[in-house]
Amino acid sequence: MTGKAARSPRKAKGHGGERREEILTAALRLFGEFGIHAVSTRQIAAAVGISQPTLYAYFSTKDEIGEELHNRAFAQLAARLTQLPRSRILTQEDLSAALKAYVDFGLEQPDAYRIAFMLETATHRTQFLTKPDLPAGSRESFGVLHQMVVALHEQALTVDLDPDTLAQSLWAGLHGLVSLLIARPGFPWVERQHLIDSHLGLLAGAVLRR
Amino acid sequence: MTGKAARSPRKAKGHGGERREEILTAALRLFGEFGIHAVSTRQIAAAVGISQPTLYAYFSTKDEIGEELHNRAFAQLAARLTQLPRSRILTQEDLSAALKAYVDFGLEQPDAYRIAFMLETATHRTQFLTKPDLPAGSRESFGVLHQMVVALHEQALTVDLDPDTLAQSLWAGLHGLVSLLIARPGFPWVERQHLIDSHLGLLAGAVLRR
Amino acid sequence: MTGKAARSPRKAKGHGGERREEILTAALRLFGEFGIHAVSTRQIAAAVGISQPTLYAYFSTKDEIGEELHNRAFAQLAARLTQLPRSRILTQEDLSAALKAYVDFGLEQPDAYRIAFMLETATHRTQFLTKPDLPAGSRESFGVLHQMVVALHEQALTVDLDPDTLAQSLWAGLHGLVSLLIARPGFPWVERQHLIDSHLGLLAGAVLRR
Amino acid sequence: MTGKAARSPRKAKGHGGERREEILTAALRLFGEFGIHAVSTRQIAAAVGISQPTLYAYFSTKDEIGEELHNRAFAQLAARLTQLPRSRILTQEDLSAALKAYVDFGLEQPDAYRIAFMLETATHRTQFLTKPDLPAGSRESFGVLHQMVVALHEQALTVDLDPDTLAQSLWAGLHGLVSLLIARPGFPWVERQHLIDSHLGLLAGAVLRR
DNA sequence: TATGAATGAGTCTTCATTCAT
DNA sequence: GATGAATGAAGACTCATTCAT
Repeated sequence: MTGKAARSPRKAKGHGGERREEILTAALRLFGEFGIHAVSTRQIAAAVGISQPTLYAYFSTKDEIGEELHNRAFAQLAARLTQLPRSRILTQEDLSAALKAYVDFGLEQPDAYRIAFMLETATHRTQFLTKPDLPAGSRESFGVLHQMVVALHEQALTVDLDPDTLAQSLWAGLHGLVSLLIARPGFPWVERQHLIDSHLGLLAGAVLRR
Repeated sequence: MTGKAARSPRKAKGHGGERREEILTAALRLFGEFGIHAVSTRQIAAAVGISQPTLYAYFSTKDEIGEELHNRAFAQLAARLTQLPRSRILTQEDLSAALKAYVDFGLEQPDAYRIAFMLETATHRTQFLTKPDLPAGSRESFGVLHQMVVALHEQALTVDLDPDTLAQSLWAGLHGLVSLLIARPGFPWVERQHLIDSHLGLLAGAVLRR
Repeated sequence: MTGKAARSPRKAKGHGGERREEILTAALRLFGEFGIHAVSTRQIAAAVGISQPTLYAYFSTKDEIGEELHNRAFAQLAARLTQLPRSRILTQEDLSAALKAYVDFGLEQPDAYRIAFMLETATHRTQFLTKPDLPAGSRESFGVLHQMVVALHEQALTVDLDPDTLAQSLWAGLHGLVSLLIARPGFPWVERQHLIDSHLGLLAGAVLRR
Repeated sequence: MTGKAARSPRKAKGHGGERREEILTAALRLFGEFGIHAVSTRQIAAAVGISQPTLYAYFSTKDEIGEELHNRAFAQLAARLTQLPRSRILTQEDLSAALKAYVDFGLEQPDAYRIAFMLETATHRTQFLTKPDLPAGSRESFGVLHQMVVALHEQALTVDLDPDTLAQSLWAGLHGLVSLLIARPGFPWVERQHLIDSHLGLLAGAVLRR
């Protein structure tokens, strides 16, 4: 008890959660477009076509919207990677497909990727003191890559480096491409698909034993 | 003599430029620590030991401070890369040294790197409509890498891909590592130097013809 | 006993009046605990186990709940004083018993006493302009004391002062003790019952002719 | 550190504190008239003729205004009682003068008295858990009465009751009169000065040995 | 040059209340 | 009779910025 009368429970489910989804959709777009800090609850409400207070029937805080979006983004990426068809015995092609899936996700859903991996909020120093670094979905996403690398490593299909390092290096390679393409659309990139294919080819080539 | 005890020490005025530097230094630290949006002009002023309005004698806007920092960060990185000793005829080792320098810069000056490459502000969609994408320093930094790759390409020391693509791929690889290490210090990374060395080795190995 | 688990159990509806009572009971407790201003209709509704709008089926306004509670508190006190057994010909002991009953009421039902006599609301200047000062129950409560004093005065059992003044002075003495004990539970009071007994003894001694 | 950048210091002293005084004066009147909870910072600002944010240059919180007023009220009362001329060897008349001073203070400065002794804020249950009951000034005010009673007790000038109890009983008697007169101006009181004189006479008579 | 003082616009959030169902 | 959903108005508070001095 904090010394105030107990709060009444929030989070009603309007029409089976449709409103909630509308809010999340609008917020995702706005956060992605302007950055979380630059978007006000008024703007979100207006984008959904509801009043500001109505927002608070579905989320008890602006941050809560951000968190939900954050979690969902991770969950989507994890799902995408997890649901990939894969050979019974993992092959190098399976890994390549996963790398491609990661990049595709980021570029198809840049707002979600931004919220998941590129937002200031969840990443500033002070917060490390109180919050765990990444939500479950995050480790899960990375986990898929990691497990694949381990599996290939066990088949001696990777270069001669410990799989943990390889996996982290791969992740860095993927994240670098996605985040730059998202954040710097105006940069004079070479043809995008060519860049992606080449980059993924180089990453795979660097990590996999030929 | 103002005689006021318990007042931030009024630093010697010196020539106007010094004050400006102090402001930038304080702002860089604060922006890096709390995020640009979470830092107020009041905090900056307080950190420097001046009044809020005095800030406006040096910068006409809070954003202007951010932009200056942004530009400087790029300039620093560019300088670092430009001033690297290099063989008369560019070698693969020269490129490797540049890659290392890039990463070192990012990790030694995470605040600057953040402001240059990872900040929400100044990189969001709407702004692309009105502003050019990257300041001069940016293209310059990338330019160094690019020129190196071109030079090596001309010596047939790179793999068989157009040098533009190779350079951009390299940049992505570098940025991915630096930005993740900065943004996710809590992640269970393998030993940092080992990760860096391995990652750079893989990147170089992927791009350079052996 | 609202059975706090998760959701308050929807009590059997019964006849409309019961609901109303439940609301009043819950509101009295909450108002007493947190202060009228700090309690929202949502909290009251939640405490009763009904929805916020349902409140408005029983009371057309939050203030109306407060007023009803206010009136009831007075009525209770009046009833307590009125129902006191008393000698056919009023004695000094009858008055003493009434004084004790007043204090007992206040300390046994501090929430009710608060609402009746100590609440900011309904007692502030502006409201005196439009509203009569005290509800019927109020004058009635005081009336009992007043009548007693008058009766004793007629028997020449009081000190030599007009009975109106004596009665009002007595009331002040009672209210002062009750309100301080309620409002300042943390004050280093002497043993409570001793304080009460002594105080009432002094009041009676001051007013009654020996 | 709460995870936000340090706050810059507030509480500037406008024109040697004049503004601050204006704010306190306006707030005292408004709080007294409508109750603390019913007064908004906007209203206070408007009453002073300044903007809402300007308020925050002098007080960092609405509550802080209330606390300052609270403390001042106690300090005033304490000063009033302390500065009373008194015989070298305390007499019964000295006590009577103090009783009168207490009542006079309350009736001359009803807003201050309200804030000191009658406000909901500082007196609700939950707060007892975290806050000490009364500020220093409070015990000090009561302390003057208490010391007087003790002094008279030592001269055997009081009735036969322990002085702590006598002092608390006296306080209750005083507070009851003042608070009722303040809170119930519409009640059909007998002539005010007569009531006061009689009440104080009765209190003194009850407590002092004749 | 520097600042004390001030502010309009805006932040998130909570409230009592209403209405269609 | 009851409610899920919604809202206008208001709450305290913070911001970047200006201006007279």
